[in-house]
Amino acid sequence: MDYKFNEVEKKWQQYWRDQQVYKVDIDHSKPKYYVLDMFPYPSGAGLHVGHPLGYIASDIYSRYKRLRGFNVIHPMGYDAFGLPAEQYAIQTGTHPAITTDNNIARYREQLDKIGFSFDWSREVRTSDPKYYKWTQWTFIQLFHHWYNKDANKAEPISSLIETFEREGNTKINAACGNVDYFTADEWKHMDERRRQEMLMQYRLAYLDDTMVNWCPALGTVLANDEVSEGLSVRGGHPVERKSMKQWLLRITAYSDRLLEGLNTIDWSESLKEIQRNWIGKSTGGAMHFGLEGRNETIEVFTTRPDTIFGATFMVLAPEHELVEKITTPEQKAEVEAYVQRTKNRSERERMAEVKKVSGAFTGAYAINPFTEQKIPVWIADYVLMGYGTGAIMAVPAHDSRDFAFARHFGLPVVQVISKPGEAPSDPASWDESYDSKEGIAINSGFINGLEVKDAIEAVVAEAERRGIGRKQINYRLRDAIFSRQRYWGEPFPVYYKDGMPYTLPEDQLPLGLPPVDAYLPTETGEPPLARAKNWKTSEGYPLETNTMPGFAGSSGYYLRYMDPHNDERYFSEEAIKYWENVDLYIGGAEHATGHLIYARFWNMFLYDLGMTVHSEPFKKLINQGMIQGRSNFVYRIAGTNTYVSAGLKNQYEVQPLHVDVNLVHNDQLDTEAFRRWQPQFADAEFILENGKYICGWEVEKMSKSKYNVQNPDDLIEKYGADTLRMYEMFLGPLEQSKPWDTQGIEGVFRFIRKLWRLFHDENNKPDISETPATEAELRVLHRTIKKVEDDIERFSFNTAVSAFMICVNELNELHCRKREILQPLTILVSAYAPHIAEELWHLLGHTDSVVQQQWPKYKEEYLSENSFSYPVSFNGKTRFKLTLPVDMPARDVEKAVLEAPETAKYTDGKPVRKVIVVPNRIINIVI
RNA sequence: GCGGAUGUGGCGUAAUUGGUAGCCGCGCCAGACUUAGGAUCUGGUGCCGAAAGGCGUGGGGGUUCGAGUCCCUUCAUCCGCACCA
Repeated sequence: MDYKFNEVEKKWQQYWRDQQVYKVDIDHSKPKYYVLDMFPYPSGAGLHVGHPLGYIASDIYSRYKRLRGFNVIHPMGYDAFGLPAEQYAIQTGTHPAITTDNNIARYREQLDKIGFSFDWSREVRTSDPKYYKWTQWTFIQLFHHWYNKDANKAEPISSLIETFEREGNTKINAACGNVDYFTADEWKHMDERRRQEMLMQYRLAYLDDTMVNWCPALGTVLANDEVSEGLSVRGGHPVERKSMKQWLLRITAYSDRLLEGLNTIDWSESLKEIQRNWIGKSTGGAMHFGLEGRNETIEVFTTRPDTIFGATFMVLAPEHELVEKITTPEQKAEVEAYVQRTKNRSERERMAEVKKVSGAFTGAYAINPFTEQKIPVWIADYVLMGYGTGAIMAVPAHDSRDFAFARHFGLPVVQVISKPGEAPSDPASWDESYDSKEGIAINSGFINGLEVKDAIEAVVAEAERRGIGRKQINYRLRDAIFSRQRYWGEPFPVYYKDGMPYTLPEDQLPLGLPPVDAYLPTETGEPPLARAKNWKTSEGYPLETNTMPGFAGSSGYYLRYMDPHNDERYFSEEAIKYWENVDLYIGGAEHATGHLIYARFWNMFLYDLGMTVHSEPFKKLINQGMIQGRSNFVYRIAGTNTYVSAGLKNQYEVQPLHVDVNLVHNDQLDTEAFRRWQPQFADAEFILENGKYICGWEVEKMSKSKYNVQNPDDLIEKYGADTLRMYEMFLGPLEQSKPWDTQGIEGVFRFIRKLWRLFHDENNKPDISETPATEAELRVLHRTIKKVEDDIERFSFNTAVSAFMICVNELNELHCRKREILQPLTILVSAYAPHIAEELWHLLGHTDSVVQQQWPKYKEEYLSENSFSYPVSFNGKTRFKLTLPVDMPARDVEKAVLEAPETAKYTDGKPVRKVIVVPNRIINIVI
């Protein structure tokens, strides 16, 4: 082997570590640039080739920015709290901290082998008390702040108390729970407990009874984004709804800012759209419907107040508090049965039956305030307690769900919107409702003839005038449940006095995680921390036994990287003023509705506190695509131990079986290795084609069970880290999902060795010429500088790799071994393949690191040509080429082409109608 | 159902502003070197055709001198959300 990549890579990794070349500090003489990778959870399985994809891209970009003169912060750390280590602890009794440390060591070893330019002196771990001190600290701040909607920011609870003392709470416009109004005098006469209960309704971190996603198998609650189709995302266990007292973060206070902020950041449109849908803002009206013979009203939320004249019945969620009160004795049995049935059904069953119409009549009637008509009140589970008011006015003519319900129970349907340009028709003849927001109001009293948009405004205005409704904005976003009944997480800095929670003084942080005898709930169902001895304050007050969820520690880690060892503050003012926020964040789209929304909220809250300098934490975000696996198959003839090659498999009845991709090369199976692989294949027989056994293949998720996992360590062993880095980039655009195909890696491997040979003679002896470069050689170099630079700037890493290949191929043809060319090329390559670049850099006679050089500047003069080979097309079809000077005026080009001998052949005697000349692009002759 | 993305050779892909479709690499074919090759080097390789030539960017239609790129329509695949009133 000419290039000994294994030795070389180890040598320079050691050198970079010893010289601390990637360590950065605040340096006001240079502009800063912050490149961040998503926080990994160190799982026991280690990395597969899909994991480092984003890290490689961000590493290339970091190195590039550094060469361009930026002071680049590029940190890495671990999201170290998490369920797998705790599950392992439950099974084996091993403390999760030990498992986590082992996994981290393994991760670090794998990461180091790839040659990343991380500043490891800034490493953080969420499970480190020095780190979670600040997670706990932020929780305390959230507890002591409320959201003032008038100021549109978080303010201290102390200011709220002052206002209560002065004038009660009637004038306060806060994001808060359901509060009764009180005067200053009433406040003063409340006891401590009552006051605390009141304040709790305002806090940004608050305790409340909520319906939660309870996962019995995991013994904990899960956030909405941790549940998918009624199963836990981690582990796939069933999840049920349960009412529990939980800590919540009032993220809904920030709904509008989270939505608006999206317009100011450079994220992919699809990701922003996912967040917009998750926040789910909808504008409409709140309307009160009176009940026949009762004083209560039913409040509904609707986005279509214009259809109120078509509201022919109402539907309450089965859990609605009015259900019990208004149900008539005759209907009681039926309603109770229905409510009971809804309660017992799991989330999963409920979702599976979305299309089934069900419901029960309460026997009560409401009055439509606009038609004055008596309309029946039903309950049905298609109305959700958790959205709006848990009650709707049903407009069957213009809402498909209401339509289905009306049809099923024989309720009246009245058309109140007519399609533009169409006459109203009898709804009895309809197959579906007319849901569109286009149309004209009909059968609707005073709004008849108005367009939908105007009708909405008119109805809302009228409702306001009559005091029965108002304009209303609703969000789908829910407050974030912040309690987990788990051990391996941050303890809450909270104790209880008379049943009310209080926060610990800040100087008592961090509140460390106590040892426990088992990582399970207690017999009475309390979380594992309840097992800890002496889990109380020095005064003897009991401490909170819940712990925080995974997103607590990952919501502010990018800030802590700026000043990771500060014991006095989360991060210093100097650090935040210099590093500001993340310029480039690379990671997976799977965090769209979790981490990426919580982190924005966390940052906005700290912004309100005056701690961060930008409201948004991540300026630009790129989602790397998934690397899928490429599985190989062998085809077993049914009932035998004979395997038929893929090309012949249609002649037999076969079962495809996954085969380990490591036994296959270029889809050709190593049959001997296959026999040795598993005992059942020891005496396998093969039916070959052309003397080979060819495997089938398919693109699937990379997973152990499919035998298609590619481990970076193995590939580095075989090809080196530089080849792995370049190949991962060469695979395709960063944002696209693509299958991992090991065959292609050979091409990049060849490139690396071709590059090496450019600096060496036939005997692998360094051979660098000091002769000045020719113009042709300079053209190759400068074209490459420009291309690679442009490509990195637009994150097109794959095309830059191809530019390097073209460059090396061309220099090879020119037999160029000149320093004037090779030296700048080495710097270009160093962003992608740092190890070979560092080796070549030293081979060129330097004693400093290639990491600290300057990106070469391309010269325009070597990019322009003096002639251009025009493609000449006839009616759009290219027929021949004509080389002309680049500065020839279009008029002369036209003349030249018409005189060209080939032209006559293609005009075939027909008259030329028009000649289009685009200078230095194309000539098109129209005949 | 709603929202988003993607469809280009046998495969991964390229074409940055509407201007030569297929760069680069894999694979494949042929040749050279070689004891051997899953090494290296050279040449070829979109499809049909002996060639001339024709066809060709999921399908259909349109705008244009000119469309992978713009517009309309349709199909397929993937992802996200999903009774959100």
